[in-house]
Amino acid sequence: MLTTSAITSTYSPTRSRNFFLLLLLKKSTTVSHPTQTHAQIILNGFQNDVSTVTKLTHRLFDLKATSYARQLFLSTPNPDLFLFNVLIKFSNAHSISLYTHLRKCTLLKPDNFTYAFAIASASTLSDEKVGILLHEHAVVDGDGLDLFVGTAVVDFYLQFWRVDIARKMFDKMGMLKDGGIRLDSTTVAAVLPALAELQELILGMEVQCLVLKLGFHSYLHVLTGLISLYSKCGEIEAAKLLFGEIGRPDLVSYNAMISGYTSNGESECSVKLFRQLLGYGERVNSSTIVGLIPVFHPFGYLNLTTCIHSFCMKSGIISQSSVSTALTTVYSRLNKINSARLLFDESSEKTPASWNAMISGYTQNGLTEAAISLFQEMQISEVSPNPVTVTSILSACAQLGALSLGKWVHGLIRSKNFESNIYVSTALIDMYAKCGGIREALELFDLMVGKNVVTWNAMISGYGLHGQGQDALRLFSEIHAGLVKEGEETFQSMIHDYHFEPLPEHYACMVDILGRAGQLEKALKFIKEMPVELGAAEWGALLGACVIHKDKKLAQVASERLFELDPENVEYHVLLSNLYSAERNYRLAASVRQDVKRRNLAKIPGCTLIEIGETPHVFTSGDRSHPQASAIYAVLEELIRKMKEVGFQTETDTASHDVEEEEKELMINVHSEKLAIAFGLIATEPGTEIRIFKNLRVCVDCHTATKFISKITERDIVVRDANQFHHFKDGLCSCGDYW
DNA sequence: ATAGGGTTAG
Repeated sequence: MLTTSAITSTYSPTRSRNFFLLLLLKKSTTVSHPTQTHAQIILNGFQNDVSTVTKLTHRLFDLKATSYARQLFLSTPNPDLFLFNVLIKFSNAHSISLYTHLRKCTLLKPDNFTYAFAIASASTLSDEKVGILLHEHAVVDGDGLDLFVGTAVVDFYLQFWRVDIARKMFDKMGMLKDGGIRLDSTTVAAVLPALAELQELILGMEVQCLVLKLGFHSYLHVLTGLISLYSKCGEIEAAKLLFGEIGRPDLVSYNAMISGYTSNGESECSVKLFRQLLGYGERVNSSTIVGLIPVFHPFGYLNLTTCIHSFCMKSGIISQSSVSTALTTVYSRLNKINSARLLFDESSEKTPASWNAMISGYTQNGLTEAAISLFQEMQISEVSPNPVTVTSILSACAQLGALSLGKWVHGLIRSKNFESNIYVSTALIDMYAKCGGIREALELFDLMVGKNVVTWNAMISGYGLHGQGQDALRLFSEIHAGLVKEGEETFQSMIHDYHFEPLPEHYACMVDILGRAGQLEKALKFIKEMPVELGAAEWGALLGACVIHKDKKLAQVASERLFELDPENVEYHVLLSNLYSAERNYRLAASVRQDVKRRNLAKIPGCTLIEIGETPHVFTSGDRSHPQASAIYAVLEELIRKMKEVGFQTETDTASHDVEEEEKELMINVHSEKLAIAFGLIATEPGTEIRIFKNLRVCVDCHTATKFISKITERDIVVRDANQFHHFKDGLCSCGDYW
């Protein structure tokens, strides 16, 4: 081991000698050692070497030999900035006066270390005024964004509870984390994707200024990153300008620009650039193809797709899963689900994304069963479902009303911890709402932390679907279920406050609102005064209202218009016929039905589904095919007897000479929903909620009957019909008899 | 440095 004497024995002030002294300093643990070393320094003639003295001072402070250190400082003839910094760092009470001395009595210029140490002292001394002043000095000197200074500043502001300022400083620093002016082009390029992701346009522009100042503008990586950033912020012109500045763009910058054009709706430019790239004989990669995708949506360039497809085959990049996945997506967006499936089947390596593209292709095209069966296939494969997969499957469940599968998927989500994913939880809420579980939907909604517009929409429409307009309005101040005043106000404010010209659907909404509230005359007046062409939607809304409020005269006016506007639609005939039946005017009802027959309008047969456990049971009107048919009919007969006792009247009660009508009336008692409910009563425990699904709009008689059944059997009954949900409880329905 | 599969409503 080296000793001091070993060094002094050969006197020669060289660099290496100095190095040994410093090493000794570093190793010294008590004050006596550095004092000895100090003596050696003087002996060796290093007392005027400021760098050595600074290190010694630092060491002395470390060893708490404060006064010794200060003496050393004072005895140094020309202290430099480093030495000053060390002193400022360690002498809290005197730091500020040292700083002042530095500024006023020397030619030295404070640097980022000076500010950092001085501001830290201001924190220790709890001197708010001085701290702010020092911060200002730092900013003026251009050290405001330095990482060292910034950290001290954040600390300082936090001590005075100025969280807002601290936060701002912190964010600013975060952007330039790698140390302000010491940034290099690699660092800048690395910051860009994050900024692009956050669409931080302003910060992006600041970065560009910085880049120009630092002379990085010739770096291809930085320029490419900026192109992408501007594109993502919708500033396609700025991106174009930068792209033009590149002399010879490489594949990556081409890709950035192509995808930039694509995502900004300039598909023609995008395709043009793509062709140009091909013309240069440049090898295209998967990013190029992927970046082109939204070009096909929603315009549907099938020709271009097949061209690109064959190009990918020829060049061999079709074997890359990202490429074939991209093409699968394109094909399913173009409704070419078979082409999509072919690609999927032929792809050698199936990634989770490949499966997801195919499954979501099916759900988005309404092919829910195909989606579910592919999902089951996926589970046998070695690829396991991810959040994207379950999101698509939940959407399929929602479309199908498949509650049991939906619940199973919910279990899967829990076990895989996908619950925090916003897509997943939104799809879950939607699934429950659409499958009749409005309570479960609300529970999930309430617990959810980061909701977005889609989440809210799913919940709003869920409420609307369940006839709970009040709840929807309370939560979201939206137009719903018969809340005329709010509806009118919103409508007026849309026109006058927002200068938005109402579209036909808005007029239809207003007609619906007025109609639901029974203000039929007002609705008609509204229709007549509308400045837009009257469509089937408006008249349909009015007719619906007429049926509920039993206004025959207005119904005739509305239906005549509807028969003209939409002659193929049988729904309006059914509505009118229902209205006549409800008024016991069987002659008119029959004539409407005959009219339907004469015109050969197709009627969709009604059917109702009920799930017991996981088994679905489907009933049609008068259906006797069910194994338990006799029991079902017995229960139904008994029910109707009890219902009559408490005042239920079917249309069969009224004598009628119309034979056809008699047949019809007999049929009413065996409508598919009644059969399904009767079966539900047999197949489930007393008190259990019964949930059924009807493919058409529920008829008046069944609606009334279900109200009675809910009361007599003390069961909650949920009916999902073609339009909405009906919650029957205790003899009442959530729709308020309006549907 | 560039890129892909997902939720609502209409």
